[in-house]
Amino acid sequence: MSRRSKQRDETRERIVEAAAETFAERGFRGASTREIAQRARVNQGLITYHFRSKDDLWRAAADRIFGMLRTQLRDGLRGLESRDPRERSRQGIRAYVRFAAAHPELFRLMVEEGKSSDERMCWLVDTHLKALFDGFRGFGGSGLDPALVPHAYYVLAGAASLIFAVAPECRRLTGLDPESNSAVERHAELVARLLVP
Amino acid sequence: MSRRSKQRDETRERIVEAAAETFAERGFRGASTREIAQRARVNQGLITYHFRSKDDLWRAAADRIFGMLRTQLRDGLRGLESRDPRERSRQGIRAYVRFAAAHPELFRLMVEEGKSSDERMCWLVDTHLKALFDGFRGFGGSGLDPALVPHAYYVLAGAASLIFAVAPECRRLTGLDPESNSAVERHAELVARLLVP
DNA sequence: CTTTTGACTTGTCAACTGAATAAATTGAGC
DNA sequence: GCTCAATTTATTCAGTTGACAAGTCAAAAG
Repeated sequence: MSRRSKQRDETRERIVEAAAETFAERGFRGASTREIAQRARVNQGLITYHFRSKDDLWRAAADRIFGMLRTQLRDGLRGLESRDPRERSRQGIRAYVRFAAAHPELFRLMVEEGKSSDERMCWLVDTHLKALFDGFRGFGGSGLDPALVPHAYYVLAGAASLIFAVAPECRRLTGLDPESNSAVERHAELVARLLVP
Repeated sequence: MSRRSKQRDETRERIVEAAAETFAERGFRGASTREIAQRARVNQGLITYHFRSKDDLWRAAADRIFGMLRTQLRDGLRGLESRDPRERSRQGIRAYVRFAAAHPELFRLMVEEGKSSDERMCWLVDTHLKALFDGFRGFGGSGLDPALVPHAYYVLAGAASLIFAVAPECRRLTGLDPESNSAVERHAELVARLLVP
């Protein structure tokens, strides 16, 4: 790859990363392309250059987050096929908690977009969430009352992620820094034990 | 109370209710006084008349939500002093889930404001959340490792509320309407059993 | 070495948004 | 019927919005 197109990809990546954070924090409407550009230390005009519109940029940002989630979940479950299925479930939950801690944008974006039923929400569900939900269904849903599967899914997502999504609030409210390594592991263990007793 | 000031209070109430919903959905920045006025079926000028500024209105909206939460939690726990403490905890959790279902604004607002550490978040923590957290500490925190109390608090909040906060998404993703009576009760039971085995 | 190409910058624009308020209107209560 | 609070209408004006056209510059191609 030429030096130029390497630079190009680095820039695009910086923009998408900044976009993911900003959209997650402020919502689609509340995020401005200018703020995204500033965070990415990039000129505002570049955004329209690389991504045709704010809408396209949003989709690229969502793709990025869910791509990372897929990767990390796959890695976290590698080589566990032979173990006790309950322990395997716990391991999956721990991997998910660790991801939620490292990337609070995922949860923020989900809440931000899941609230209203507009076009973006539909795209998100059809493009990324359906696959994720089906994965959960096959993963931990076996042996569970089918009527409880949706409930369990949202219980897990909420229990695992909220504390990291509102980290500033958590610090002020409880004095605990949820982003510290020990807190992440404590949280992972608690959620895993509660959901798979 | 005269007919006039009754009308006045009704109007104020309508505005605050619409404001709570709008702030919860769009965030402080993303919510416009125009949209709030439209939702409340009220003229935009009235907002500045009744509440001095957008900031004051936001605080009134937060007061409303947390006031309702306090009331409902108190009512949900009335007359249970003599029972088994574990069942009492479960009853409290069920009451909280029912509130989260009836008022998804609470969770949406918490996530919306907890993300960044600005003045509003501090006000929210100091004015409302500290009391709530202390209540939780005394309520379910007894017999729990003190280091786990913050984690348990956010696990409960997330597990109980997320499914209702993203109800549109849940409907499209799973086909389940989380706002139906049966779903609310199923969720309450699941969360209560998981957190207090 | 020159030309071309493509990443990036600058400047600008029209549309729209924001909160706030001043002036006009209404109608209940004295 | 007069008064004044509640409400509406109309307007202000500053700031922001996404988008884009024209220009810059350096790396690659020939």
